[in-house]
Amino acid sequence: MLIRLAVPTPLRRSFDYRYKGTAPAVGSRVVVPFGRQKLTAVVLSHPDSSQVPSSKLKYIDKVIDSEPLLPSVLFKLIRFAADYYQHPIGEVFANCLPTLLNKGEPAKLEPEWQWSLTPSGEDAIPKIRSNAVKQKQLFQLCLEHNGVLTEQVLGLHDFIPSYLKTFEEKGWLVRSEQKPSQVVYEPEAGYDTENVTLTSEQEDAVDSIRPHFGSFKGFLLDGVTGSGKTEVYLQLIREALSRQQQVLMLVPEIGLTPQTVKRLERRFNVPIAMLHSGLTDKQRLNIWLKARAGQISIVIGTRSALFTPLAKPGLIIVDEEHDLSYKQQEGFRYSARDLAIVRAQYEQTPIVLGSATPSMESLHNVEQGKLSLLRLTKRAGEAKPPHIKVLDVRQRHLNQGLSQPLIDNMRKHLAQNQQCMIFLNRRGFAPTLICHECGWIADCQRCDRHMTYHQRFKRLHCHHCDKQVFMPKRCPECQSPQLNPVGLGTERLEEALKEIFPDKSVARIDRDSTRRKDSMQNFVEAIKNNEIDILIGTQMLAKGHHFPKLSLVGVVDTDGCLFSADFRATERTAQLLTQVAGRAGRSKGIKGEVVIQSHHPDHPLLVNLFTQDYQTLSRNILAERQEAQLPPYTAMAIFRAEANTLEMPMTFLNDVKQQLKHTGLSVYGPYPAPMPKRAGKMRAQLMVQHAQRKRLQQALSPITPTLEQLPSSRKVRWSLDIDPQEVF
DNA sequence: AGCACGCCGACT
DNA sequence: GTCGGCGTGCTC
Repeated sequence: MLIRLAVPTPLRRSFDYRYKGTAPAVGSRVVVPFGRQKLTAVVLSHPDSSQVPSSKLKYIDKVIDSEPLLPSVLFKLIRFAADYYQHPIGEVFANCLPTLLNKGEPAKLEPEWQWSLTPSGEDAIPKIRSNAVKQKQLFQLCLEHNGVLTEQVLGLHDFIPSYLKTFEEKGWLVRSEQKPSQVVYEPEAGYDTENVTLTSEQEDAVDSIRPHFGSFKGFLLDGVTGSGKTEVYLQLIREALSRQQQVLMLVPEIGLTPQTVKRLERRFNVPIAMLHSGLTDKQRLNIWLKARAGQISIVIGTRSALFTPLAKPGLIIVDEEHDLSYKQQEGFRYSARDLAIVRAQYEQTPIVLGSATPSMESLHNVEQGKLSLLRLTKRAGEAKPPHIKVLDVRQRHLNQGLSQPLIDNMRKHLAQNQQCMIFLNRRGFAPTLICHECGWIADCQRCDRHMTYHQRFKRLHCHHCDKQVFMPKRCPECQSPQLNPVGLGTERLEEALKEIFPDKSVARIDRDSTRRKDSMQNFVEAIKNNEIDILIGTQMLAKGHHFPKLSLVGVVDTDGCLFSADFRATERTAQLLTQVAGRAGRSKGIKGEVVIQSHHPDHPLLVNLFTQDYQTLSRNILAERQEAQLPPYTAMAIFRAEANTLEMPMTFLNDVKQQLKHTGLSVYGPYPAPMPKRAGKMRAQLMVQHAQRKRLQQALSPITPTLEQLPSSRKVRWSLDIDPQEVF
């Protein structure tokens, strides 16, 4: 009576246990003694025999789930992911399940309540005192919903639970359990009837995908900013809903906005769940269980939402598929976009990857015939593509990074009552602080980087390890009081723009200014209400938002992006600049304009990006990658290790390199990471490549589990990154 | 990762 | 005399 379990531990193996009585189902949870602890584990299989001597096999404590916790497809996906990313199976399961399920909470939905109006409640309505505003509101709400208040209805209003209790005690409302029901989608008056006219391109895209519902097929929806990708998604969602199926939609971390959900709610009269970081564990579990039971029709969320179980999946959408946030950058380093394709295969549903600036991986998949390309080349409505020019700022006077032509251009647009956006991907006041007398520079003690000066908080902040210190009054080396900020950040740009345009309202939108809850939302509304003339933004502002009055985008400093060690830098910069440029002129009538300041106006990236387009540029990048035998034409993996000194990581990675001999893989390194010191740790890496993904996988999988036995492994923290996105 | 065992330094 | 520092070893 043996079972093989995924135990939440960083060890790259499964563990066998014995049980008495009926066999716990594959995919259900059990509690087991593990060392001196009790852990919740997931049943992987029922092996006939074990490598472990039976004297060492322990008995399980108890079975939590009487049936499998996960739909078999999701179970299979998680096992595939653990295999593919060579990550400990127990940790992978723990990563994919809601916290409360990992803690052994039963997988049972809490009953949901509803309150119905009683006859005596009806009698009481006219007798309510006129100053009892809240009571009146509650009755009003009740009448609006045919006398039944569900938790969902109440949740939409800021009702006060005590009123419900009072009403219950007075016998005006009676509480009963809501019967959970499968959602039946019916297009209904007030919903789904928005008068939408699709462009012919949008229509073609929808028509190409529609025949593939009910089976697997992958699509890349390559649509320029403003071309109406979202409307295509909505049409496809309706198709899935009318087949009575569920939709899973993944969005980037910062793209998940209440507006997106509102748009879905306006369109479809179905239960929608948004998975975001602000949810409590309880809420998360509830959504998980309801989605599994088919009681939620649309699940929208970031990376981890991919692992939401669905009773009747019909469609998967990955919006802004090129976005970096789909790749988890620590621990279980999976790509939600890549796994979404695998999931769609397992679920037999179509999958749509959408982007204005597709990743090289997806374009390569199009070349290989693994994805079908659908293009939206025209902006929807009357919006015209913006005019883009690169401004040579060599030898020009710069006022806090701003050239006179850019300032003049801003004046012109502002005079026409339009908005301008200045893009600078660097937070803080200045990237460094320097002593004017002795040349001392404010370096982070724990990283190989300078500290950024934030004037507002009078502090130095390391953006890599988050260390913050008060700004010194005097140079720590020579005691001089002359400490000068060097370089340009958004804070300083804000100060400069307020000085240049004293009668205009300037708003800075970056991670520092939007830290408080709802502040991003408030900014977005203020911009739409024309309360802001000039926006200063980091990459937070680069995507998703549609500001009709924004007609000029200025990019202050791209030069840093043009010369980077990472082979993906070109792709990233091209994507970022295209996305930023896409913010300009998204409404009718006004021609959008984009001005990119550069000290390298002849840089091929800039020249190509704006004399041609992203499509041509990406073709060039792909050709270069093929030439250089880099991803996506080869498969790559990186072993990373860190410790207090550089010596131990290097020793460990050299040992790994020994193990990789005669595997046929190309091995580069080990070498210190491009930024060796970070958060007080010294880091090194070892790069592995092979032309075939499968061969890389086959070569690594027998080796990785043995690495934890290497003596040198115990003196470092190490990880394996399959398909790394950042070669840093 | 946890958790315990184990063998040396500064405290009531 | 003991509390606690973190090195080492193990988890079916």
